[in-house]
Amino acid sequence: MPDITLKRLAEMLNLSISTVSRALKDHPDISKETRQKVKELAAVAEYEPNTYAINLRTNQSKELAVIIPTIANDFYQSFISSLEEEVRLYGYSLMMLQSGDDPLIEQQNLKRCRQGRVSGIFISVTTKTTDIGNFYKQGDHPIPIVFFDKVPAAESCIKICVDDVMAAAIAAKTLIAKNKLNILGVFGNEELSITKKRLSAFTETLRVANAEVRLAIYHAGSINESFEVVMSKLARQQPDAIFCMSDEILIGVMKAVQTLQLRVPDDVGIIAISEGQVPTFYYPQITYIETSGFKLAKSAFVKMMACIAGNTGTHEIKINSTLVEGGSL
Amino acid sequence: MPDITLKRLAEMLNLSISTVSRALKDHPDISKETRQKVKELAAVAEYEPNTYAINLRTNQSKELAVIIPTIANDFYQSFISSLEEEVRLYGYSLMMLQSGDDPLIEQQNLKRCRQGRVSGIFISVTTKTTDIGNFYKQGDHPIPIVFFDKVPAAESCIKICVDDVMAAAIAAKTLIAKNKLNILGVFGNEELSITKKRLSAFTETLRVANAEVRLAIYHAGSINESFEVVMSKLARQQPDAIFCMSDEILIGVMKAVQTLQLRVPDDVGIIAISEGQVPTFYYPQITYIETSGFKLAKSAFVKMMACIAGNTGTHEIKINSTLVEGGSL
DNA sequence: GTGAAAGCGCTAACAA
DNA sequence: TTGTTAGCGCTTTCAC
Repeated sequence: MPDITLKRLAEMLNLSISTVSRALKDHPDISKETRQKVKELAAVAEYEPNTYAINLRTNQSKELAVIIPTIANDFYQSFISSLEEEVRLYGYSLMMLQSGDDPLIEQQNLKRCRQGRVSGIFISVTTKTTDIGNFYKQGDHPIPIVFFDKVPAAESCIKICVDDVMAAAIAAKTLIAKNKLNILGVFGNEELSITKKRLSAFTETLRVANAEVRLAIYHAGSINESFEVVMSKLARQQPDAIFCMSDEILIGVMKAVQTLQLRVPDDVGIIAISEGQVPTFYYPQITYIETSGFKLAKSAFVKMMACIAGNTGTHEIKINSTLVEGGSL
Repeated sequence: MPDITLKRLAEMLNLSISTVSRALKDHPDISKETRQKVKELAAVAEYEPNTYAINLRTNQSKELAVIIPTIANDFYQSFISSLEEEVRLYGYSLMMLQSGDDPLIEQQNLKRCRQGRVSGIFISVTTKTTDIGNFYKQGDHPIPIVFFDKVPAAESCIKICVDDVMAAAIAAKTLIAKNKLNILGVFGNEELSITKKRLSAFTETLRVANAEVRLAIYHAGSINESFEVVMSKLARQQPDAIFCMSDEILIGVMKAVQTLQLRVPDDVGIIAISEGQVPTFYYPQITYIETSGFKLAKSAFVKMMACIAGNTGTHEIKINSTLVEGGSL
């Protein structure tokens, strides 16, 4: 049996293709009875409109794409999960592409999006992406791009990210409020802009709040490095609290805390900036400043819809973080 | 500037559309010089073939879809991550859809896939999906479906899943080999078929291997329930090892182990069936039987390519698990 | 070696 | 209220 098309339906009903087409979309021109008849047949014949034909004809699609370094990351996971939900609610579909943090693959993915004629692209760029000139192609209909999380420095693009300064500042203030004055701060790779932002906001906030505070800073690029930092520096430092810049670092720190048989929060307090999953893995649960992908996704989607509607507007959005109290401080 | 089409290129070169089309795909009929000229112009003009037109014309596409309950799960995350890589390497794109474990949304997603005329669907069904009759629609070109992980009971479908029996058996044998004879087994929701399979294989293997073994079984549907089980039953049971059926359960168990200040593996041994991420969050790392989505994804993709090529073949594939030694036993 | 023409399934302006 | 027609961008058969 061949696929059911408008033409087939029209033949079966002795109507023209356009009448069938209009009946199916409740065009007011078509009589009630005809509409009825057409819809009935379409239902029993299980007619499925051909999306390719529609997209070709109307020169637009209900497909969006998201490009991320890797999905194997709590933050992107929560972002994509929320985004997919939102996208589906609005009748769109979501194409998922990973760059593996490789600018070359990122470019290839961008090309695939263009060829696939997606209506919009959400992208968190690789750590090596500097120039975004070739993200946009000339033409009447440039594809709207919403940058999120890892965004380029360029001014002239739409970007949505976590307010790193705010998140780090909240962490610092919370530590001060709990009267923690001897702090070990474990941060990520020194080169990354996210590390720089969080580090400077953290130290600055501490400094302003209390001149007495003692702060030791270390960098760790992986769970294991973070583990090693605590294992090797804790004894000398004797901190009363440890600040973890990210989930990865938190995991390493907690591994060490357990190995050293330290009690949280009695022996040492813990606070982290986190997506929110990992802190619940411990007991007591870790106090954290949440940077969930959830809010980011909602905001990015709203922005995308605005872009598609031709309405650009604000160019940089920062998503607030909030403190989630656990029992670790 | 309008989008570049074959027609535009043809006009600019004073050639016919068909010549341009053929030149671009290295058709042997076309002379070398013409091919050269056409390709050069296409490159500088940044011609991007219109995928919708191609798909409409050829009645096929390079799009695949994956439907899962939720992406917020280590296993699906590793599955999708691997799948996307594979898919991309073969020039396909991957549409991602979540069902939220709701059969209704699952059906809607299936419909979207049909309308989107995807070339194939990977799906892990909801826990409530029983009938898969409406997964297939009549027609000349039914969309190939590869079921994975949570697969329907029906015989007549292609399914790929973890070998639950093998995984549980390995866990049991490992416990026996380490001379653990007083075991606490924490399993998931009793209703789920995965729980039933792992539970029966586990108990049966233990029984066969050593009649002396003492085994206490509990069920937990969440991290917290798993935590509670250990907190409330451990003292009475005094097990020398705990078996965790899944990552979720492992997390709860470890929370309790830490709360109770037990040393692993001295006070109690731990073994789990896991995707492989979570076991590295602890020190010593947890010994686990891996059920990573990685192998599953590769296998599912190969199967899909075979289906698309018209070659169906084997109908059920079980993916082996292997023991990954940590220091927790 | 190249071009003309038909047609994939659909929408929408224009006719009737 | 319904039908006719053109055409979206592409592939492919058949002429030349």
